[in-house]
Amino acid sequence: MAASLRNSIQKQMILRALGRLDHPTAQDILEEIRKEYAGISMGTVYRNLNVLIGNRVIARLCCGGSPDRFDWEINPHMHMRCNACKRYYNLAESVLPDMDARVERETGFTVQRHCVLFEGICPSCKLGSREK
Amino acid sequence: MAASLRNSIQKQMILRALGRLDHPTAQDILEEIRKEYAGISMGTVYRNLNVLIGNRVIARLCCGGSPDRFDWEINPHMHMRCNACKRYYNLAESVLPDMDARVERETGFTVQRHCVLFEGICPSCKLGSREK
DNA sequence: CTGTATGCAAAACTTTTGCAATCAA
DNA sequence: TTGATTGCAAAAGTTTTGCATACAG
Repeated sequence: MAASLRNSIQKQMILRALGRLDHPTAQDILEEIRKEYAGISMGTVYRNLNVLIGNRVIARLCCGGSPDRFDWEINPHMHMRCNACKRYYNLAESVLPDMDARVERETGFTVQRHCVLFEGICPSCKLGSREK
Repeated sequence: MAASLRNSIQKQMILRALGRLDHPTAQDILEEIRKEYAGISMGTVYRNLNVLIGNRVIARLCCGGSPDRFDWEINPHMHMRCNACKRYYNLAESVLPDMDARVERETGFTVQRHCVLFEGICPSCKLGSREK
């Protein structure tokens, strides 16, 4: 974490909430923290999330017309959304290891990053054992 | 196009603007149309875009904290954004043909769709010949 | 102390929607 | 004629920001 970052109670709580929750939205984080610290405001949540993203402590999950989600995992990886239970799963980059290289070879682009979201049905929902 | 769709002047203009522009936002489309038809409103643009998407005439381009973009191409394909000139390019699905199958095999998910955006530098910008 | 972070409220931005009027078939 | 579509304006939803105050280092 960069030197200029001050370790406020709110920032600590946001990081802990991110560890506890699964790909939460800013709203999810706010509600989680308010259970034990009612005074925190949405502005503070967003401001901290942006600072933490800038310092590569957490990551933003892109894609979709829905509110952004935030991710404890910062190593490059892909995402999968289950259309039944609506959960977001992390997908190891190793599932498609040569993706960028193949695109560079075929297109002549230099690839700096990618953002990949799969949608489908997760194994648990296929077994009918999980509710939203 | 579905039977219930009425062929309004505005809808025609939106489709033609989409053919002329390259992955435009709703705002881009509005401005383009207003050059020759000043009265069109943003509500009409969005309403028509949503109708056309529902009827699989056009597609919505996902990913990113920026406004949605709309795509004349409806066959499944991926996108590439050049971080220099900011253009969006279509990328044939055939560049990564077995993506879904590999993910299904490795994860046990059933994959229904995916949304893929690469970011990098396009060949023209690498040659230094293109400005934003 | 000092400057970063907070809470609050207002604003910015994108997208949707209610409604009366208009238009295509 | 009739129901789909329009323009307008207001609203909804997410995210950012200005400002005075509080707090961490």
